[in-house]
Amino acid sequence: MPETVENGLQRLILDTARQLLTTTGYAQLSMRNIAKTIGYSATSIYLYFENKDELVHALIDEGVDLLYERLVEANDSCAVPQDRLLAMCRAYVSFGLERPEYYEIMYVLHPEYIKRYPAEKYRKARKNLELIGAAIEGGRVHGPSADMDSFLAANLVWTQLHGVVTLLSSERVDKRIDPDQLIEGAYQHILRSLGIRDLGISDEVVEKRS
Amino acid sequence: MPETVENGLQRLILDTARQLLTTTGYAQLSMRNIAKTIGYSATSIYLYFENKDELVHALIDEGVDLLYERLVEANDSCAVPQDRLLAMCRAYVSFGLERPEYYEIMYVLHPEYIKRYPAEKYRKARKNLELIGAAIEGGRVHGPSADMDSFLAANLVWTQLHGVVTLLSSERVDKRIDPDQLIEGAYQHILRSLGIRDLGISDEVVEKRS
Amino acid sequence: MPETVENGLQRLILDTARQLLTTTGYAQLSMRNIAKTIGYSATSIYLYFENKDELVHALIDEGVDLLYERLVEANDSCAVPQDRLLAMCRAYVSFGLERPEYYEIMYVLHPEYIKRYPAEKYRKARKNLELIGAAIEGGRVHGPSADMDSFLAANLVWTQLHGVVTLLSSERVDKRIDPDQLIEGAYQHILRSLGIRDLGISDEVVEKRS
Amino acid sequence: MPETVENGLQRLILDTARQLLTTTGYAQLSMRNIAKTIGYSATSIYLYFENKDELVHALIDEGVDLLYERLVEANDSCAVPQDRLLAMCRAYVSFGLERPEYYEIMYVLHPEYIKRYPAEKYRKARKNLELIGAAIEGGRVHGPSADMDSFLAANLVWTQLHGVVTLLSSERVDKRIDPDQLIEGAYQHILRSLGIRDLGISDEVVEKRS
DNA sequence: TATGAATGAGCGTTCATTCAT
DNA sequence: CATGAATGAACGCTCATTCAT
Repeated sequence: MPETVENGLQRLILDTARQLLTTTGYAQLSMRNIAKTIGYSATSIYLYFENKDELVHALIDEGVDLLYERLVEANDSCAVPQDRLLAMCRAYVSFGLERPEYYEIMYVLHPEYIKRYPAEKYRKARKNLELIGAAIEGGRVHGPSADMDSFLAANLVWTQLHGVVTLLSSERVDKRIDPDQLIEGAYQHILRSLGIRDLGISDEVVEKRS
Repeated sequence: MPETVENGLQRLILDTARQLLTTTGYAQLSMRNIAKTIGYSATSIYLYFENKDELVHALIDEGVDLLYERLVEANDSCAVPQDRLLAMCRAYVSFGLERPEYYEIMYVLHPEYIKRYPAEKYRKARKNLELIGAAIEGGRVHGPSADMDSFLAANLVWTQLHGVVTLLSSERVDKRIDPDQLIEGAYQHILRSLGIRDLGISDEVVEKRS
Repeated sequence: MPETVENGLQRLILDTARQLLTTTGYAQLSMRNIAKTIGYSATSIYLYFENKDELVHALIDEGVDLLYERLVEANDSCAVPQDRLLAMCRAYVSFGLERPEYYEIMYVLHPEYIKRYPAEKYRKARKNLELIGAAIEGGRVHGPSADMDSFLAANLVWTQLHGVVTLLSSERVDKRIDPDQLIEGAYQHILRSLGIRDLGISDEVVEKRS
Repeated sequence: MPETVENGLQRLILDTARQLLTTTGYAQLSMRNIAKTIGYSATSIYLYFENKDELVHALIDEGVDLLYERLVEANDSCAVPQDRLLAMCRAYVSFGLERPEYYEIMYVLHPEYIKRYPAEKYRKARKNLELIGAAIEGGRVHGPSADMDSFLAANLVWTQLHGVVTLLSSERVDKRIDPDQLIEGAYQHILRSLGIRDLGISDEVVEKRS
């Protein structure tokens, strides 16, 4: 993890916090725990973050940025607009499953914490959803949901993806279910209900690009 | 009331715990808080629950039972099999939104907690999903997902509904979105992608496409 | 100290708190310090006092009551109204010097703490001053301050006594000054300026009583 | 400005400390708070003061000097010796009420702190009282307390003034009492009991009594 | 002259839990 | 059936202070 190297203790604190989130959950994320893990005194953390809220908000920021990057990247990697939504869904889900600690604080944590999150940053976070909305707008051909405005549609896509991510990463999905099948199923589910061209076709495009 | 014997204080404890979950959130659910609220000593709670885990597990049990009841009721209320899935989706969502305290401990709490949940009880919880699976099986007419096994399909439905419930009740959905529209949209989303007879007007369109 | 015996831990906590106030001052009065001193865990204190404020308020209450007792006693011990004021001054000063810990939290501590003091109890505390006011009213014959209302006069007496008590017990008075001379001087100061018969005369009365 | 060399930061630190004392009280006076307020690092304060005690002692010094200045000024402003005491009382009280931050650390803080105050500086502080003593000596005409030595008398005056200042600035005096009336009453109280020419009308009455 | 990095001690408080009765 | 008494561990946080640079 190259992140831990360059930026000194602040970086280490954030990374450790993330790690603790993953392994033990938010309830166990304490200043003291972080300190103990990195071998510093708890006081030292306050040199880099004014308080616990700020630390968590910094994590949220990073998560928002990272997801944004991934979505933009997914968007840019698609020559054909019709493929964009799928690519972005993939980006969203892989972000959620690969970075469950970010995902938890961004989208699962009790709102009590999120409400203290500065409004200005909130706006930035909302961009991620708008990116999905734009992909829907662009990818849409026609079909049953043509009358549905794309913002609502984006939220529908979001709920589906969110459900997949959270239930999978909280290990609540039955082990007999193949996660990949569930995920791919969700994509089909989404594309079909939006009236976008199905997976089969876009496959070619994907192959053309790589 | 199945299983819930008339046990006076035990009942009171569970109800108070739920109430505290609703009003103050899981983080504030403490033995002493429950005790203070009901006017008994904290020690008394230990007469009915070995520890906090057991108390929470008991709540989860109740939640599972209650959801099961509602799903069965929804199932039974439909003469036509094709309507069943929709009815059960409605039951699931309304349970999640009306009983957020149950829903949180059942499906949102960090896995660390759930891992301590006895496997035996886990099996019972799974029944709820199988009920949805059966509804899908029964309701399915034909369509693109006919080849998808119904358990996977049930999980897909579940993820969609779970996403709607959690994002709505954690107040993360943009206020410009009408919750009811989102919910109804999700139902359409589900039914359409399963190839089940759709709601109202969109029917024709679906038929035109396939 | 018989106080420490009968009423168990609560009594012990209060007494220890007082002792700490005397020896180390309010700044060092901490729950943990009390606990360490009495050999109990800090948690135990919370069994008897909801928080530090309540503990301090309880001390204030005791102080107010104790001073009240002493003033009433002084009042009752005087057959002749003219002697009352002096007796009560003596009672006030000896309370302040013998119980400097009570006096500190009652009358010296930064108002920040006193503001949290419940209004209802405040009223009770004010009675002490009214007692002095009544003594002035009763003891007054005539003289230069006949036109001064007795409430203002009581406050003037109070400030004089307060000054003596605080400067003496904070050891700010030069050691070459004999405390008793200062105290007696203050009484004369007070009586004379109120136009009440001087010490000389009332001495007889005192002797008659004893 | 005597003694207070133009020392830039040192000056800034002291002023900020005073300001913090005024706005937030002694309990909130911390090195880090001062540092934050002036925009320097906490470490920098230690370049000018060995520790917090020294900083507070420096403030006390300043307070002592300032009060001294005011008393001297009051003394010099009176052509007639008989007016001096009153002028100095006014100076003392106005210092106490206008500069509560100085007054608190000089005369209210728990002795534990003052004990660390270097003896040498203590002597200087004593001069202030001697100034009052001299004013009494000079102003005295005759009267009942002619036999009281003037140092004791000065301390009596001091206790009265101290009582007025502290009870007023700790907002313990009943709101129905007009502060100015209390203060002026205290002056009369003092002058009369010292047998010094009184204020206005009451003169005759005093003479009639003696 | 000034700082950044770091800390040990302490604060008030809450927590789940135990044990004797 | 219910409690009172008690606790060790933990929490977020602030403090004065040190030390190398």
